[in-house]
Amino acid sequence: MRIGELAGAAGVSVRALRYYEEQGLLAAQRTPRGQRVYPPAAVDRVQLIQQLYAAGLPSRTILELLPCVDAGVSTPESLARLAAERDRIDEQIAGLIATRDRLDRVIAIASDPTHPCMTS
Amino acid sequence: MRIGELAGAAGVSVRALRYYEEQGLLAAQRTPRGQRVYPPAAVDRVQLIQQLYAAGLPSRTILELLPCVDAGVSTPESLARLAAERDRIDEQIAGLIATRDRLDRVIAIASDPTHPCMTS
DNA sequence: CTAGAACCTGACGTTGACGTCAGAGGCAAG
DNA sequence: CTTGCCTCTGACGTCAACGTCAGGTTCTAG
Repeated sequence: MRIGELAGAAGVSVRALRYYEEQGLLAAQRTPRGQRVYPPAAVDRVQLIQQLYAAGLPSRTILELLPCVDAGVSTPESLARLAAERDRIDEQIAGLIATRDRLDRVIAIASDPTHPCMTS
Repeated sequence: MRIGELAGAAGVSVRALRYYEEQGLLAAQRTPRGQRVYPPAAVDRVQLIQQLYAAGLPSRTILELLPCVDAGVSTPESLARLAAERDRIDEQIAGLIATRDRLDRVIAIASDPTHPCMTS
C-alpha cells in the first residue's frame, strides 16, 4: 500500500508517517521512482507507535523498544528498559486514577442539590 | 511564604510558579517592594495544578476548572466541562492499561527461558 | 494526452510549559 | 557597607511531534 492509504487505514497523517520513518520507527520499501510502499502489517505497527506515543514515550525510547515489542527480539537491556517503562506507565495510571477520583468527588458535591455554592 | 519557599515545598521551579501566575492559575500578594507572598494553602493549589497538567489538561482548561475544583464554585457549564474532562481521563486510563498489558505480555514472553529469540 | 490527485524532498512554522540569561533591585549577616 | 543570596521583569531559547508551504515529479482516469 502507498502512504496515503496507510495514513487513512491507521488514522494518522501522511506527514506523521514520514516523520516516523525519519525517526527510524517505520521502514518503507520504495518503487523505482522513489514512492514509499508499505506491507499491510504496517497498519498495526503504526497503531502500536501511536499507542506508545500516547503513553508518553518519546521517539528515542520507542525506537529502542520497538524490535522488542514488535518482533519479540529482546536483550537483557531492552527487557529491563521495557520493565522500567511498564512501571512508569503504572505510576501514570495511578496518578490519573487519583485525579479522576478527585474530579468525581467534586462532581458529586457540585451535583448535590443541597450544595450551598451553586452560582445558578 | 516567598516564591522560593513555595517552589521548594511544592516541588516545582520558581519559573513554573511565575508561569502559573501569568496564566491566571495562581494569584499572589505582593510586598510593597513587589515581591510575591503566598499563603500556606498555595502548596496544595500548586500540587493540584501539577496533577491536572499531568492529566494532560492545558492551562486554559485548568483555568476554567480551578474555581470549581478548588473552591467548589460551580456553574452548569463548568460542571459539564468537569464531567467531560473526567471522561477523557477515563479513556486515557483505559488506553494506558491496554498499553501496559501489552508490555506485560511482551515481558512475559521475552522472560520465558524457552523463548526462541533471546539475543544473548 | 492531459488534468488532477497523490507523491517527493526540503525547510520553516506551531504549540505548550517551561529553561535560561541579562540587568537591576531588595535583604539579612557580619 | 558590602557580600551574597533571593527576587524582579522582560525576552529569547528549547524540545517534540508534527503542520504547512514551495516547487517539482509521478500516477491514474477520462
